[in-house]
Amino acid sequence: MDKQLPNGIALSWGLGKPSSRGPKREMSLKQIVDTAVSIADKDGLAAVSMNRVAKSLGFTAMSLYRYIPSKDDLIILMQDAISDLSIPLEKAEHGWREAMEAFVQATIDVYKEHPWFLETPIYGVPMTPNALKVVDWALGGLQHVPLEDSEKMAVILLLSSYARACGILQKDMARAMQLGSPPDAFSGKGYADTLASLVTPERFPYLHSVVASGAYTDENQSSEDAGDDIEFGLKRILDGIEQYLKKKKEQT
Amino acid sequence: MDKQLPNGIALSWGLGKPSSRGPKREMSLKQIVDTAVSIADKDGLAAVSMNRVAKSLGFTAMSLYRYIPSKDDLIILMQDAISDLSIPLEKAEHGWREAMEAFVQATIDVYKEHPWFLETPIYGVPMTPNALKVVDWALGGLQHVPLEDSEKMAVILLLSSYARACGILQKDMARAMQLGSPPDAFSGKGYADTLASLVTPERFPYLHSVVASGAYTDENQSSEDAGDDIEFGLKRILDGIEQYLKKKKEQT
DNA sequence: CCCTTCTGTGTATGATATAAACGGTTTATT
DNA sequence: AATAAACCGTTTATATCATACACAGAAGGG
Repeated sequence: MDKQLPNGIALSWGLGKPSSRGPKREMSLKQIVDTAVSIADKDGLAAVSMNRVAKSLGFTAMSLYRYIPSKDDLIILMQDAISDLSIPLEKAEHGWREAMEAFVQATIDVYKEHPWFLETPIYGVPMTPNALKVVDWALGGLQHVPLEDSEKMAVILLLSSYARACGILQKDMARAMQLGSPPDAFSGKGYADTLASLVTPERFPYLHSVVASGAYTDENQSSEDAGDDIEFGLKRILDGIEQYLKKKKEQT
Repeated sequence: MDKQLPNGIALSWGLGKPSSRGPKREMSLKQIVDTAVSIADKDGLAAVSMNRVAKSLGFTAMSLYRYIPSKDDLIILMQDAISDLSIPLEKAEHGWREAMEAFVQATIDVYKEHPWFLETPIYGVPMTPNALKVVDWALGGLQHVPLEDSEKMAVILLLSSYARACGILQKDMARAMQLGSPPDAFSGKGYADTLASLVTPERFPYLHSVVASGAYTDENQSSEDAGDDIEFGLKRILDGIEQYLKKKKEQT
C-alpha cells in the first residue's frame, strides 16, 4: 500500500462513478482544468492555487476537492488538457519526414503557448488520453516506415525531447529579449557581459569563445533565427534515422 | 523592474562581499547545499524545506537566510552542485562520437543518482559554473568537429534534453518494476492491463498494438534493455550529424 | 573603547493544501 | 408519499511552509 500511481490519470480518462444521488454539480472537471490552465498561462504555474482557481469560478477552494483528489492530480489534468492538439488527419499523403516535422512543430507550439509546461514537476511517460493521442498521431506518421515498434517509440521519445529542448531555448530567448540588457544586480554591466567575464578561458577553454561571441546569450538572435536552429537539429535527427533505414535495407 | 534573473546564480559563482566585521560564520554555503541535496536524495525534493535543512545542521530555519536569499536560489544551487561531475580529461584521444556518448551517459547517471533533479523546475539554459563546466566538457569533445559554434550548442542542448528524457524513462521503468503490477484503484486488474483496455484500436489505431503487446509499459524490459533504447536514439542523432559533416565536406 | 556590522535566533504573518463536520438537496428505495 | 442514503458546496480548523522583522550577542575597525 505504498504511494502508487496518481489517480489523476484515472480522472483524465473519465473514469468515476456516475453519482446519481445528491444535488446537481455546479461545475465540471473541464471547467476547473481550463481555468487552471488559463491562470498558469497568464501568471505562471506558481500562481495556480486551489484558492485562486476556485475563486475564479466563483466557488470556494474546498469545492474543488469534490472533483479532484489533490492538486497534483490537477496538474496532471492540466498537462493532459494542453496536449489536446487539433490533430490534422492528413492521411499520410506526405512522407514520414514531413509528418515528424509537423509533430515536432506542434509540440513546440504547445510549449510556446504554455511555457509553464516546462516547469511542471509531475512528469513521466505519457499515460493520459490526449498525450497518448499525440503519440498515436506520431506513430501514424511512421506507419509505413520499416522500424520495430520499440524503435519507433525510441524515435518519438527522441523527437519529443528535441521539441522540449527547443521549448527551453525559446523561452530563454523570449525572456532575454524582454529583459533587454538591464544592469545586473552584482555589477553595473549587463547580464551577458557579466557572464562573459566569469567564463574565463582558463576555466572554460572551449566555452569561453562561444560566450564571448555572444552566441550563448543569444543577444542578437530573433525568433526567426531560433526557427532556423530548430530546423538544424531536426534535420540531423531525421537524417540519422534515414541513414539507419538505408543501412537496414541493405542488410536484407 | 520586473522579476529578473535569480541571483542564486550569482551565489553559485561565489560572488558576494567578504564581510569582515561581525561574528564568524558557523556554516558554509556548501554545507547547506550538500545537506539539502542529501535530503532530496533520500526523501525527494518535497522533503527539502528550510526547516528540515537547517535542523539537519543543528540550526534554525532563519539562519539559512544569512546564506541564501530564497529557497528558489537554494534549488538552483542544488542543481549546480550535482552537476559537479568529476570530468575525465582524456585529451580527445577518442573520437567525437565516443565523447558525446560519454557526455550523455554521464548526464543520465546524474539523473539516476539524483532523481529529484527531474522534478526541479527548469529555469533555462545553464548559467551556473558546474553546469557550464559540463557544457565546456561537451564542447571540448566537439573541438575538432567542423561545426559552427551555434550548431555545436544546438547539438549539446539536444543531447542534454535527450538524456533527460532517458532519465524519465529510466525512473518510470524502475518504479514500474518496483511496484510490479499491483491491482489498480479503479479496477481489479493491474495497471498495465488497465491501460491496455483504455487504449482501444478505434481511438488509438496505431498505438493500440504497441500497448497491447506490453512494449509500452515496459513490463518485461530490464534496465539493460533500457540501455539499448538509449543507444538507439543516440546513435541516430550522431549518425545524422556525421552525415551532415560528410555532406559539408563534399561541398568544399 | 565604542560603534558599526554581521551572526544566529525567536516571534509573527500570510499562503498554502487539505481534513472534518454541516446543512441543504436530490434521488433511490420502501 | 415517505424515508433514507448519497452527494454537493461551505465553513471551520490544522499543519506546513516561506519569509519579514526585530533582537541580543560577537567581532573587528576607528
